[in-house]
Amino acid sequence: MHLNTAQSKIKVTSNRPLELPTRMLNPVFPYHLAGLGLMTSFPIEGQGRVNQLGGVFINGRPLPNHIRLKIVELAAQGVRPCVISRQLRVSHGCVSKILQRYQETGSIRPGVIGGSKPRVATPEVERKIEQYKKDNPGIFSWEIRDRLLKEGLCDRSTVPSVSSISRVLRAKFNIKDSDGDSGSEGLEDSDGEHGEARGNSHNIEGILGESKLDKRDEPEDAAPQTLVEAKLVLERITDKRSILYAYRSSVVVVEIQNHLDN
DNA sequence: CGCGTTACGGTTGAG
DNA sequence: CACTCAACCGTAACG
Repeated sequence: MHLNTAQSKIKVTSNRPLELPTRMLNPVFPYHLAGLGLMTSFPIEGQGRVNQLGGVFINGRPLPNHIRLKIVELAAQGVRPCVISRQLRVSHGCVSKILQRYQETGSIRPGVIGGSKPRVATPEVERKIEQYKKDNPGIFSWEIRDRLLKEGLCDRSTVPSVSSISRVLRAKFNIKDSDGDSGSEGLEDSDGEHGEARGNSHNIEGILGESKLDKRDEPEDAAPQTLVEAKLVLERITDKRSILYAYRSSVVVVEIQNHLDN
C-alpha cells in the first residue's frame, strides 16, 4: 500500500535528519531480498538506508519526530510493540527504546547528541562566577578569573578561560553578544534534556518547531486544525510532501494529500 | 514468537 | 578553524 506512489527515488543529499515518509519508500527496491541476509541495511541514494523491514533510516541519526510520535500513539492505543514495529517498519529494539524512554521521561524526543561536558566551567565554578557577578555587577571576566584562582577554587590548570567565563555570564545573565545572533535563545530550556533544544534550524522538524507546531512534547494544540492553516505553514516550507507527515491531524493530512496529488 | 539487551558502525557538537 | 571524543543514534542479532 505504501509503494504504489509515483515517487521512485529517495533523495538523501544532506546529512541532516530527513523526513522519509513510508509512502515514499522506493518501489523498485528489492525489499523481498532485504530480509534474507543477502543485503542488510541496503544503502540507497546518499545516506538513507533500508532496514530488514523495508523501513528507511539514516545511520547514526534519530528517527524523525513524526515516526517517534506514531510509535507512542499506537502504543497508547494498545497496539503491541511487535505490531508497531512491523507497521512502521522500525526495528523492535528501536520501538522498545522509544517506548521505554517515553515511559520514563514522558518525552518522545531523542537524547542530546554530541557536544561535550564542561571541563572547566563545572557547576560549582559556574555558581561562583554567578555569585561574583551578583556581588559586583561591574566585575570583569579577567577579575573573576583572578578571584577564582586567589580563593583557591581553581588552580592554573582548571581555571576557566576569560572567554569561558564570558560565556557563562552570557548564559546566566542573558547578556547580549556582539554578534547578536542565536546564542542565548536556548537558555530557557536549561533542564537541557530535550534533544531538539539546540541546533535544530536546519532540519524540517526544526523549522516546524520554530513555527510553534512541535516545540514541546505535546504539540497538538498548536498544530494546524484546518486546511487553510496548514496551507499557510506549507507555503513557507520547501519540502511540502515531507512536511505533511509532521502533522497530527489525519483529516487535514488527507485533505492536503489529495490537494497535492492533484 | 515477543521483546530486552547489546555490539556495531555511524553522526554530532561543545570544548 | 580543524580536531577530539564522549555523548547519542537505529539496526541486527542473540538469548
